[in-house]
Amino acid sequence: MLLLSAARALVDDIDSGVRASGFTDLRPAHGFAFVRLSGTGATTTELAEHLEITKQAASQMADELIRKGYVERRPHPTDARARLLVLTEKGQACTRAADAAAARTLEPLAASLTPDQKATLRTALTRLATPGRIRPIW
Amino acid sequence: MLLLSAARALVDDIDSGVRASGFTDLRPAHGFAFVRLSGTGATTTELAEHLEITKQAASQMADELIRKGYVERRPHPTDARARLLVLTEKGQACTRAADAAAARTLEPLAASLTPDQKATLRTALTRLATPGRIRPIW
DNA sequence: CTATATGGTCAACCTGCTTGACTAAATTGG
DNA sequence: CCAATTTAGTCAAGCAGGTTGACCATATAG
Repeated sequence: MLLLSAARALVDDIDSGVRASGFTDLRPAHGFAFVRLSGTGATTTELAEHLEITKQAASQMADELIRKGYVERRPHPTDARARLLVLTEKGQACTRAADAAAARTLEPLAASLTPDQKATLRTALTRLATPGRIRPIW
Repeated sequence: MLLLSAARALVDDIDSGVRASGFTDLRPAHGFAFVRLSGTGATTTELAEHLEITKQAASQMADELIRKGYVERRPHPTDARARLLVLTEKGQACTRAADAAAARTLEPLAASLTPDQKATLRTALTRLATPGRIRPIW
């Protein structure tokens, strides 16, 4: 219960932080997409796998993010069928805002823990976590 | 990230545990409803508040759970307008299965931690958590 | 004992997702 | 090198789970 509630609180904080930074047309779900797109970008199919939704739904979400200016489609360097989805400057600014909001929420906790306690926390969560599976489904 | 992934993993484990126990017609979302209904039950409006959805949506979900045999509607003892939603025996069996699945996932972790480490974990999560807000929204 | 607030329902609709059928490009294997 | 298959993506239709808005019946307040 505590685990679920803490996760929810973190997502809520990030969401309201992002909104307070002026990105009011995004939902938390978009953040999970940004996680995959940041860096070198991803194809529609890769995004779909990351979000565990169909590629049609991923494509639709990409269209929305493009329309809102967070993402752009580029030709794929090696595959003429595929196109690469990458974050625009606005998209990157948004992820920075999200990171800042997360840090703001976690900082007081981090400051109150000894290095040992942090390690305990990190280890415990790591043992439960399934790498890459961030987005809840239900 | 670790926190979100761990929460997701726990929900996944509970869901598959519940399904493996024969309750194949439920989604994790129903579990969040069961949390509120277990014990003395709740009215539709209370359920709606707990899930942070409209009372129409909560009523629809209650109908579904009644149709599937997990919940029943009883007259409210003090308010003739309201009706009390309570878990049937099947609903209670399902929550027991969910608790067992959660325990199964958490047990190896618990066994590997000293009491001090458990306290650290509990305190850290408690500091982040917003009481009662379990269900993520996005 | 009227006026207002609250619990619940009905109906219409919207959004994000799914399934299914399809095209174009890439890959595989004779 | 070319036919067969796989893979990236799109189009279209439909569905599930939610929303808003209007409404009735009962409860509560002045």
